[in-house]
Amino acid sequence: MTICAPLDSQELAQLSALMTPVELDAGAPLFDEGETARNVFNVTSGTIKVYKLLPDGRRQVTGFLFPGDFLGLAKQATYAFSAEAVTASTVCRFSRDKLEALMQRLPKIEQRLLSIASNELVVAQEQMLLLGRKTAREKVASFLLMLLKRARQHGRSGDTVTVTMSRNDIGDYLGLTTETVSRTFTQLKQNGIIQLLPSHQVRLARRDALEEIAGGF
Amino acid sequence: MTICAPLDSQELAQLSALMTPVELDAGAPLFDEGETARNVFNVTSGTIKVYKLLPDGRRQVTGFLFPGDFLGLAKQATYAFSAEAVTASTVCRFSRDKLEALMQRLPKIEQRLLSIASNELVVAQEQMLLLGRKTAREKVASFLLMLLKRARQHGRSGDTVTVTMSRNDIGDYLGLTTETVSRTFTQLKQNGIIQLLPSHQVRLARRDALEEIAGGF
DNA sequence: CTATGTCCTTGACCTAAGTCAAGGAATCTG
DNA sequence: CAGATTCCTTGACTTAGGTCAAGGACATAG
Repeated sequence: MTICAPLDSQELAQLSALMTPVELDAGAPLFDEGETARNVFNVTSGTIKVYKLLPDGRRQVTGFLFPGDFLGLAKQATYAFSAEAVTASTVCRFSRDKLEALMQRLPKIEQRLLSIASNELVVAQEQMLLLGRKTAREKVASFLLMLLKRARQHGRSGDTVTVTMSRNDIGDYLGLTTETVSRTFTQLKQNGIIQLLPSHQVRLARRDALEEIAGGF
Repeated sequence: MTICAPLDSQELAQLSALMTPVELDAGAPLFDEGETARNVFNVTSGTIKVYKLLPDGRRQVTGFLFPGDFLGLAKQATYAFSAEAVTASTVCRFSRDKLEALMQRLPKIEQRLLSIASNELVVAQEQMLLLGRKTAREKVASFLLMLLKRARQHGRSGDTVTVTMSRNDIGDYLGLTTETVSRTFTQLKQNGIIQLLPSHQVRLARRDALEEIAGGF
């Protein structure tokens, strides 16, 4: 998807020859930090989380990936983080060797990857601001707005998002505990800013208030 | 420097034709977040900090840049962060337009930039782990080891680093207050793990202990 | 070399978020 | 569709780090 955007049909054919579709159950690992980085992946359905661990098990989720997102594009010998399916998902697997060979012939792909990486860096810096300087309420508001933005990018409209990940995963993404995430959801609900609906749906009833709380995004 | 590594002398000449050296006093701003991103910079001496602000003035320093480092390479119309000299510094300025034109002709530069961006992403993820999940003590230990690693990269040996930035800047980098940073330095000193020497020098007397505290780097 | 500002340190106290614990609501599984 | 997990919520209490305040140590400038 995203990687393919600037290619013509013949180039696309060359690229798809390298792809292998992979089906993942919820909770299935894609790869672990430190493993030799043989593949690059493109998410086609579901939600993937990427995370790093400290020796004692503390976890930082550095991102949630949705259809169209890339992972594993580091120019390193080993993966810098672990990746695991949050929900049942499908991804396209590319061999890194073959992709790099193809990149020699199709510099557009390289340009596209640079563009993706630059964008990820911008997102990473916003996440550092969130982790280092925002309160729990501000973090959760920012998170919900991020989900809404992603839902919009995927053509969904309306003011409702599907929170596919657990409170624990959200906590590990925002630098909070499960309990604090839960309490903050409850508090936002009691303030009439969000509504908690069945099957992981959250309605952002007062998006203006969320934007205000999130602090300028 | 880093960008030039893979170029031959003729290519280097083309690149240096685009460079303008800029001298900065301590505290001088390089650019502000949101400004149109006309230039890319390469640090040649001194220390630069890059940061993001919340509307109420809370600050997150997303990185410190040392000689050889790049900044502003985002593929966006505006800078995603502000940049300011910590100490008196010199940087090389490149016009983005001209650099992009040159990149069309010298794909090696693009490859190099992708490699730099990928590496920055890895560093950013480590910083997220630090900000979201490490204690004050672990954060400060990680910070000192980062400075040591950078000093090593610049050919300095020994177990002493120069802390060119203020306690306040360090706090804004680690998601802590000035006071907590100061107390943590004092505590590490009292434990015999570091020594605070004159003129911003810190001796990492027990590097093994710092590595242990930092949590596996 | 003395004054003046900035930075650093330390102390006393406070609070946001973490921890521990226990019920309750979903959601899988046979 | 009962039983078993797993996940979510809430309450009571603790604590790491923040806040406020005040000296002290460096710098830089006159």
